[in-house]
Amino acid sequence: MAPPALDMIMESRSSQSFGNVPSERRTGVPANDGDAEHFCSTCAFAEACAVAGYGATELTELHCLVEHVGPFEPGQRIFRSGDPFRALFAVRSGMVKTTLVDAEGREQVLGFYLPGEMVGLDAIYPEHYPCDAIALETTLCCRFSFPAMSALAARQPKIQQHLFRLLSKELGSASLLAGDHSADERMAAFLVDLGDRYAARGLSGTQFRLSMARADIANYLRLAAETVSRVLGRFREQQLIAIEGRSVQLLDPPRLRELARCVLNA
Amino acid sequence: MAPPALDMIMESRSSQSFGNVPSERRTGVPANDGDAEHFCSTCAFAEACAVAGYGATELTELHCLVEHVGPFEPGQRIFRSGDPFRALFAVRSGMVKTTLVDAEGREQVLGFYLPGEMVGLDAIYPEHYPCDAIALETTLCCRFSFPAMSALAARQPKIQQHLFRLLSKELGSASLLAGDHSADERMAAFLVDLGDRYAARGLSGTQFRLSMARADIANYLRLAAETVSRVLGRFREQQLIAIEGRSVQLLDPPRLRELARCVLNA
DNA sequence: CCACCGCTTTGAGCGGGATCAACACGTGTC
DNA sequence: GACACGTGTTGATCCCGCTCAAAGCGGTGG
Repeated sequence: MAPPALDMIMESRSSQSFGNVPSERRTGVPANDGDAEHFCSTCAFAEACAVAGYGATELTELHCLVEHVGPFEPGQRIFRSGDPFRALFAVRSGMVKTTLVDAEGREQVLGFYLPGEMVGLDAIYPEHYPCDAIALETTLCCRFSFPAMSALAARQPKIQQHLFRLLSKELGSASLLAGDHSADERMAAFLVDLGDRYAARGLSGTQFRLSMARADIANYLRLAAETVSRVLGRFREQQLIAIEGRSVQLLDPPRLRELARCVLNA
Repeated sequence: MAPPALDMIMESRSSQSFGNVPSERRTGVPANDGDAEHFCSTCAFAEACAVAGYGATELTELHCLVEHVGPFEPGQRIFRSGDPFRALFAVRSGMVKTTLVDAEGREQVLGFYLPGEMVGLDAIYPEHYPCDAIALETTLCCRFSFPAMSALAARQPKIQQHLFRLLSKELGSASLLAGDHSADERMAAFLVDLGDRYAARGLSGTQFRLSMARADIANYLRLAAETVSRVLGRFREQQLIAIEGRSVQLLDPPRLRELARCVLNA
């Protein structure tokens, strides 16, 4: 399928040379885990597709503006703070963290992104990525050209709606971290939230891998690494979790959820 | 005043009944502090209008989906947590805080909204307002029906773009609060940020009124009210600010900004 | 006038989590 | 094997900001 539609989608604005890329470059990639009818099942847009009951036309258009990028190796950056904003990235596999480096050079972890989640939404306004996106494991991504995305959104209300929802959703989750909570509450919330997000993608919500270092968890939760270690140790003593290295199992989700209540029920 | 045009817009989604609205219907409304050429100058969409160089047509369409609401008296709610999401609200005058009540019944202040700023963006995803919006002073708002807004956005790329930007902007500012910073840094950042936002609307960025109670500031900054009081006292001693009751003047913006650096330069 | 109420300020003591330091463990390198 | 290095755990101490308590301060209404 040669997508002449793409040229239209791209619109004039500042037309990138995207349309000149040989179509084999994109459509012929066997890595696509789907055809025109079955788009990447774990993708951040899977829901939009399903809900909207897209026909082949719309899916094709989505296919056209998506580009598979990666693999990125651990520590490698998908984008850097200050880079001009051109695209959103959906994690396909692996895990990504976003970090901010403040004036003093200290790193601040803003978030972790699981397969199916969208990175880069906070770059739309400033038109530059405000943070670094760093792979924590070998990571594959889908790259959505934002100009193309916007243009498609204008023609497809469902897509526009979905973008609004993605943005608004991230707004909501940003306020979770904001509250002042005890180390135990934060950690419980972190584990439960991670589990829920894995579960939402069809994976186990009680047994998963913490791809990030303890220091990253600590930084994200605004705790010291030592505190993270101690809290996890305490949780293990209390039979709340089983943890060995970076593999964790939630043994008592109800109690964890209870602990996390005042953080998550925000 | 709810223009009858609203009804048509509301269900337009696909149908474009916009063009059928008699133009007299819209341009003749005296309550709007602007005409078809000069839309509310402090409005959250003022920028969009200016940048886009809208003609009468687009402004007229915006006029149609806006409804002036209020005044809301201090303590009164513009919307409540759990209410179904139907509209965004732009503050016209006064001030609004948004708060979350957690499971334990404790209030959490999420943000303060000045004239020209948009409230309710975090409600798009859940389709219910996740928080209460409470007037801190006598407050006037513009109500933007969200379905109408979306429909318009689909037809006006500039509007869509502006909505994306508003959402993304709030995402960025949400991460400011997230860091772990000292009480002094947080307070300095709070004052500087407020000043900048006033300045952005053409008001003084160094002399303004803190419409909210100390307890609200404390809650927002995740500090105790006593700490807020002490820090403000210290700032006064150090000639950083002059403060009397709820009137504050920033005496040494550079030093304040320096203090706030690691919070704001996020 | 005083009483009352909400808001703010000030003081004294305490505790959660940070900090500093040492150690344990696994992995890769020479 | 010896060593360095990154990562994670554990212990001892300290300090910032919270908590509790009380008093100052405008307003408002009797």
